[in-house]
Amino acid sequence: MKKPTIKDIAKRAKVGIGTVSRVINNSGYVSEETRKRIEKAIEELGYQPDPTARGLVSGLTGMISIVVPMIRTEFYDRLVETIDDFLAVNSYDTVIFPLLSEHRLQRFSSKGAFLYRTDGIIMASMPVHKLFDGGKVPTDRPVVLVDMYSNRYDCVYIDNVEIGKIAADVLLEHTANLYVLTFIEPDSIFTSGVFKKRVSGFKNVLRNNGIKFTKKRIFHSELDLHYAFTQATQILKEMESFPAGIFATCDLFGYGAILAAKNLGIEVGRDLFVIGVDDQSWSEDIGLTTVRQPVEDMSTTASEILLNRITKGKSCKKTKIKFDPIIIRRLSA
Amino acid sequence: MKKPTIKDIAKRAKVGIGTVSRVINNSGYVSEETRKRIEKAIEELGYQPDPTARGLVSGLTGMISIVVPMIRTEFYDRLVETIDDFLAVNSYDTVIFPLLSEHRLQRFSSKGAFLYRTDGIIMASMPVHKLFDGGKVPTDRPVVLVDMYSNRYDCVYIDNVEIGKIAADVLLEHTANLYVLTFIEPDSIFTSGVFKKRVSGFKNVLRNNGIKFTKKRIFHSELDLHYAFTQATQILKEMESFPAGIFATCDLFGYGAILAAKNLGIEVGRDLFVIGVDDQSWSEDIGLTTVRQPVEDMSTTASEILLNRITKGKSCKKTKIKFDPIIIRRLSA
DNA sequence: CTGTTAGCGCGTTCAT
DNA sequence: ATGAACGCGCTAACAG
Repeated sequence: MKKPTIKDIAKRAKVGIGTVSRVINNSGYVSEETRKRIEKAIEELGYQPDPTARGLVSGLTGMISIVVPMIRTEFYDRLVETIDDFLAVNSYDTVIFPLLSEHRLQRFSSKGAFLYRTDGIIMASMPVHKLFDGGKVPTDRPVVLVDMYSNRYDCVYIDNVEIGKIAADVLLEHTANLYVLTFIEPDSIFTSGVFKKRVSGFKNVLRNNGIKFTKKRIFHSELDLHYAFTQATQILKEMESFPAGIFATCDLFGYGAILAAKNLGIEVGRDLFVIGVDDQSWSEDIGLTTVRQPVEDMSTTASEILLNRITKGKSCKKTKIKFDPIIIRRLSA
Repeated sequence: MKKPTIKDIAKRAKVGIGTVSRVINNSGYVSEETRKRIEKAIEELGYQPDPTARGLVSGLTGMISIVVPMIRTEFYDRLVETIDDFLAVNSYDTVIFPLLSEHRLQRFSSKGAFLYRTDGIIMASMPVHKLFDGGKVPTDRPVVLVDMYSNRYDCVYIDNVEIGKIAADVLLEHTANLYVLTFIEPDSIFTSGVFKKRVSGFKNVLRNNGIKFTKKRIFHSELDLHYAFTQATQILKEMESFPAGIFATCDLFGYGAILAAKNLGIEVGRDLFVIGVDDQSWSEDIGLTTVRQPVEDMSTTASEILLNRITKGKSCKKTKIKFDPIIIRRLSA
C-alpha cells in the first residue's frame, strides 16, 4: 500500500535497479524488450520517482522560485504565467513567492529560507540593492532579475525613462499643450520608481524641444479608476486651450482621462489626446493608445538566462538585456 | 568551501555523528560539555542541516502549501499572512500557490505536483468538489479547507446565507424599503457562489417578514468602484420613497452607494442605510456598517487542525467548524 | 546491454 | 552518554 520504490519496480520487472533508473532517466542503453517490461511495471504500480531522493543525489530540486511583489495585476499575471509555462516545458516546477509584507521580506533575508532551496531564482521588479544586506540576495544559486536593472545580476529590463520619451513624441505629433497624470509611489524599500522615471523621460523631451512645462501641469492620482476619473476631470476643467494631450503614466489613468473627457463632451482623438502605459487587456476596447512593455518576451528571456546559468554554470560576465517599449497606436492619440 | 555536513561537525568536535544529530534535534541525552563543543563547531562552520536529506529519512518536508485563488485582496492577504505567521511559529515554511488560471489548475490535478509534496495543504475558498476529479484532492497528505464547506475534508467556514440574513435584520431596524447591489459571478469552476448565497439569505428574511421584494430591486455591478458608483446612482434615482436601505454584498459596493448618495445629496444614516460585507480596512473611514468574517480566527483554526492531522495522524472523523459573522455597526446603518 | 555497489546527508537503532 | 552501522530512494560508476 505504500508508495512503490525503484526496488519494487526492479523486482517486479525482474531486473536490477540500475536498469530501472536508466529507463526512468532515459540514459544509457537498455534493450527494447526489458524497457517494455520495466515500463509496464511502472505503469502497473503507478510508480513515481521520489524527488527528495533525487535531490539528495543530484543536489538539484527541479524547482525554480519566482519572487513578485504581488499577483492579480495584469503585469505580474502575464509575467508569472509566461515564466511558469516556459519552465514547465523544460520540466521545472515553479514556486511563486509573492511579497506580502515587509514582515515577510525578513524571512526572505535568511539564507535558509525555502525560497533559496530551489535551483534558481527569478526576481521581478525587486530593487535588490535596497532590499537585501549589501545588495546581495542571500544565496549562491543563480539569480535573474526581470523588470529591474542591476549591475550585479543577470537582468532583463526596460528603461522607463524611454517610455516617457516615447509618450512625449507621440503626443507632440498632435499638440504641445501637454499634461501629466501620474502616481506618487509611497516611499518604501519596495518602490521601484517607475512612475517617476516615466515622467522624467517625458519632461526631458519637452525640455529638449523648448516647450514650457511647469509642475502645475502634473496631476496626481491613486491607483484607482474613480480617483483617476476625478483628477482627470480636474485637469480638463483647468485646461486653457484645446487640443491638449495627457500622458497617463499607466493605462488606468488613461481610462480615467477618457471617461472624464466623455463625461464633459470632449472628443478624444480630436480635442484631447491620451497615451497610457502597459496595454492592459481592456485598453484596446476603450481605444487607448499606449506604450507596451514586452512582458512575455522579457519573461521568456529571463527564464532562458536562468536555465543557462543552472546548466552551464556561472561564467563571470552577467547578461544585461534591455528591451524596447512598443507603441500601440489606437484612436486616443 | 563546500557546505559542511554533519560529518564535518562530528570530526571537528571530535564526536560521532549520532551525537551531533542529537544536539541538532534536541533529542536524547548529551552531556553539557560535549553539547557546548558541538554547538561551537556548528557555529564556526556555519553548518545548516540539509533539508533534503532530512526529508529523505523522515518523509517530511517541514513545508505546508496554501492554495488561494488570488492575493492582494484584503481577504486573502489577511488569510495568508495569518496562516503564514502561525505556521512560522510552529517552524513550518509555507509555500503559497495562487491559482492563476484554469491552465495552472491542470497542473494541480496531478498527484506529482509540487503542491502536494509538502506535509499538508490548506485550501482557501476552493470549491474542491468541482475542481478535482471525483471531488478529491489528488494527495494522501492532510487537506484542510478554509472559507469553504465540504463533507469530505476538515473545514473551517462561514455560512454566507447567514451574512445575508444578518444584513437584512440590521436594515429592517430602519426600513422595509430595501434594495440589493450585488455581483454576478462568472460561471466557471472557480465560482464559490458566495454572492448568490448572501442575496438568498437576505431574501429569506424579507420573505419571512412578509415584505414584498421583487427582482427589480436587485441591481448588479462589476467589482469596481466606478461601476458600483454608477449602479448605486441608478438605484437611488429609481427609488420611490425614503428612507431606504441597500444591502451591498461587498464593501466595495457599499462604498459606491455611499459615494452616490453623497453625490446626490442624500444623507446616509437618515435617508439611506447601507450595509456591506467584509470590513475592509477603509470601511471604517467611510463609516460603512458591515458584516465581517473572522478571517484571522478561521485561518488560525485551520492551521491548528492541519498541524493536528500531521502530528496526530488521521482519525476518521473530520472537523467542521462554522464561524459566525460579526456585525460591525457604524453610521451607515 | 545489465546487475551490483558506493555514496548523497541525515535520523535512528543498538551496542558499548 | 555516545559512537558505529544501517537505511531512506535514488543516481552514477564499475564490473561483467
